[in-house]
Amino acid sequence: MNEHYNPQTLEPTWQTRWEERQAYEVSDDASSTGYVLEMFPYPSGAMHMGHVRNYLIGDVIARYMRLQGTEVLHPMGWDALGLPAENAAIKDKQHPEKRTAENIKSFKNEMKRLGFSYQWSREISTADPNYYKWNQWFFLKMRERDLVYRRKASVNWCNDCHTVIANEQVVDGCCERCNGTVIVRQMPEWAIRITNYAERLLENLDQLIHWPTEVIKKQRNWIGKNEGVFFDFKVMNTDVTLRVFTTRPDTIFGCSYLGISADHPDIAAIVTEKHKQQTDRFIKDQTTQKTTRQHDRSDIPKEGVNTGAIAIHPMTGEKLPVWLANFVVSDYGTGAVMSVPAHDQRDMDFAQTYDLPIKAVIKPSDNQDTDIHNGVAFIDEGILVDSDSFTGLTSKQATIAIAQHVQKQNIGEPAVTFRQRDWGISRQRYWGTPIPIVYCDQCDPNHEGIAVPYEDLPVKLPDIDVEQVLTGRGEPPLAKVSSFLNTTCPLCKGPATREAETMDTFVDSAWYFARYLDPHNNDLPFTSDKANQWFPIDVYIGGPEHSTMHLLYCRFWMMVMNEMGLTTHQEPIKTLITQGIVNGPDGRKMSKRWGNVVSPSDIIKDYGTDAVRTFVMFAGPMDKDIKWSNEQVEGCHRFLHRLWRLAYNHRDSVSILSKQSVDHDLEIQRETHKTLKRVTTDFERHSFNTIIARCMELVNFLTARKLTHTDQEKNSIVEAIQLLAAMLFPIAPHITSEIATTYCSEHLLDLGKFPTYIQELTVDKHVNYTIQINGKRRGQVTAASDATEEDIKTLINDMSQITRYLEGTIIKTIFVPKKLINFVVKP
RNA sequence: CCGAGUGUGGCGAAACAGGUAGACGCAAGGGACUUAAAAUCCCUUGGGCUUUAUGCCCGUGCCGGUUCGAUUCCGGCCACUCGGACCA
Repeated sequence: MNEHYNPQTLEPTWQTRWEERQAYEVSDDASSTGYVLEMFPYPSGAMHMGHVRNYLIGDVIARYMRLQGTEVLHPMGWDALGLPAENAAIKDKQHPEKRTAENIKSFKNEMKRLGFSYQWSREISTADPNYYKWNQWFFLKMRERDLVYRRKASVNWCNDCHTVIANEQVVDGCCERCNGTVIVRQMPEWAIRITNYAERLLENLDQLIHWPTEVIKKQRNWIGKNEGVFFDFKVMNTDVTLRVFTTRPDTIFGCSYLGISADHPDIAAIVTEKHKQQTDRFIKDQTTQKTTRQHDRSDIPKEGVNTGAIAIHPMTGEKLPVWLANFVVSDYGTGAVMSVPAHDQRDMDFAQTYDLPIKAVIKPSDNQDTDIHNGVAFIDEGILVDSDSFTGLTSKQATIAIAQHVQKQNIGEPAVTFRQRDWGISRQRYWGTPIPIVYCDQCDPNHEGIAVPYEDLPVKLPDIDVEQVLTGRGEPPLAKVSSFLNTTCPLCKGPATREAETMDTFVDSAWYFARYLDPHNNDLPFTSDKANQWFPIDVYIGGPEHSTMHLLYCRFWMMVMNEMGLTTHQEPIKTLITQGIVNGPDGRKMSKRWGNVVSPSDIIKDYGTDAVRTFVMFAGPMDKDIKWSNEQVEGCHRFLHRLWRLAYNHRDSVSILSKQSVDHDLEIQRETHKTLKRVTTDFERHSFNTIIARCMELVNFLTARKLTHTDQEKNSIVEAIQLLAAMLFPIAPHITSEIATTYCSEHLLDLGKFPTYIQELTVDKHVNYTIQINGKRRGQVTAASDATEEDIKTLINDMSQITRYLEGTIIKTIFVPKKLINFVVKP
């Protein structure tokens, strides 16, 4: 090895060497296998530190697992389709394919310079027709299973641009682009029945014991299971029965009106002639208003209008008015609620505004007064009053009793609802997977959609004139490409048109982890053999912002693949790691706006990859946000320097390895093995920052030690440096590989096994006992590690600074072996 | 409003099963080497008190509880961060 540590020449040399010998390829028939995956990137302009941290965590884990003799699948690919590329294309009139290809190239170069150990032979890109072909295949397979269907969905529609726009593009109820009026419109779209799996997605969460509890809680919340009761209210003088959902059937006797959403399907059938004009106006207001207030909806004043319809209370036969109400949403429950003003604040506010009756039917179990007469609903559980035969029951008892009653009398039924909605996947975009459907007026007059035959897949994105097609307004881009749009019907061979909308890119990422297993398969997305060999993913790393959408879609897709017989697993991910953000040196989020963006390539130029890698892992626990600090990077660089110098200074001692049976210097060997033990457990619990701290301690110890240059010393120092190289290899692979060429007889990777510590060497013969009196530390004493309580007491007898506290009665003594002794003294 | 998370020196942080709070690093101060600087190495570094000691008091957002002992467990508050939001 060279006298001077020079990462700029050393690191590329090793990177080339690894690439040439294909150091990270795995075979499909390995006996011990692992799968480490980082969420694949959307290849935008330049890689930032957040990416670096994400991939680095995966790389460190993958390298550690390999050192343990596991064949690790560690692939990388590109989430290349999507909105940002299309928006960029609209802006600078360049085809998204071209830009995406350039970005992928630059990302890949940066990844190589960072020394990530990927199997590039398995690289995938979702923009590749050979990839999105399988999106289309899954789409059709799921449609056959009735998991894909056509529905009407509310969208924001700009009347002037004649286009669907996203929520973020609606500003004060107007189109961000043209300032035209935005209305809510019902449009047909393709959707996936993920809600069929809501129950199982929820249940399986219990199995995911290696997921952050935070994510589990978020998913549980997102799925939002609610148990309650449906009540059926007959509407007088009509055939309509309004079904409502409630989680509080115990309050049914306090119901004084019904509220229904402005787009409830039964409105036309129940509104009386007299009220028609005002309900029509209200409905029209609601459709425009909905878009204007995206946030803080709870602040919107309660508004509504009477429909004139009269509903019959299913339990009492009372006549109740039916109101349209702006606080009732159509896509949860049944879109209709039984309003109990005394026990629900929204119902109360509404009842006060429109002077509707308020009837208390629950009283607090401690008989306290309520503020119902002051307009404050009593929403807690309690004891039923004025509730017919249920009076006197507790809320819990009544909930069960009423549910049973309802079922027996056939006036409703117990019900479970979920907050989670089905997954709408249609997008009015170009840069996505074409939906493999054609419409034929002859064979399919209702335009339910005819599947493109499997042998015709993939339906490829057509090449386009960017300026003409990607305008960001009007119909979906593909509808403007006649060569794409016009086709023949697979059934009658007559003229037909293709579906012009594309798929949500969350489809691409819902199953990509499975394609890595078999990326070149032309007959199937992957074979079940390979799935069973590699699944589940051992460790998956990504940002916590994907806690719900992406990670729910993945889990859902895996369940479907399981039902299709593609895999025996139901859950794709064993361990999930959510990494924190890398903020700028000022503590704010890195952003051009603040001018605090630190570019990985600049830092690598100054300090080398290993220093960057060491800093990012050292800065804090991986799930917490960290702040970029040039000073700390420099500190890490200094540490690597010290390590290098230590190895260089002792390089001649390596010859000791050729001598037979040389003893060890016990002090050095103990320190080394104690470090190794802690580092091993720290790797297992993914505590990378403390691994580096431990190694720093050992390097400091070895550097500070005054040497006499005995064979024993040399022997132990050589061992320490060998083990340091192995311990730090996953984090700083370049410098340690170089050190290993001098210190290990063979290359470090070929050792194949992470070193194991010698247990006896990690146990100290003497330890420090803390001496406490009444829980306060009063001193310490060194004693044999197997000392008894009596031994310690004997030692303390000679210590005047301790015994002076022991005057009085010793009530109790607590003795913790190897740690402390505590006297409880009463003066 | 609801939900989740976080809160420890000047700063990033450690303390793994309730047992010496502040490991490791940064910054700062002092010193060595040097004509000088850089680099490197050594020492000090939570706050306070005095009798300068193997000393004492305080200290992990705040208040309380459990315990011989609490950064750690429990209850209540405060602050910040991130999600969700009229979910019946």
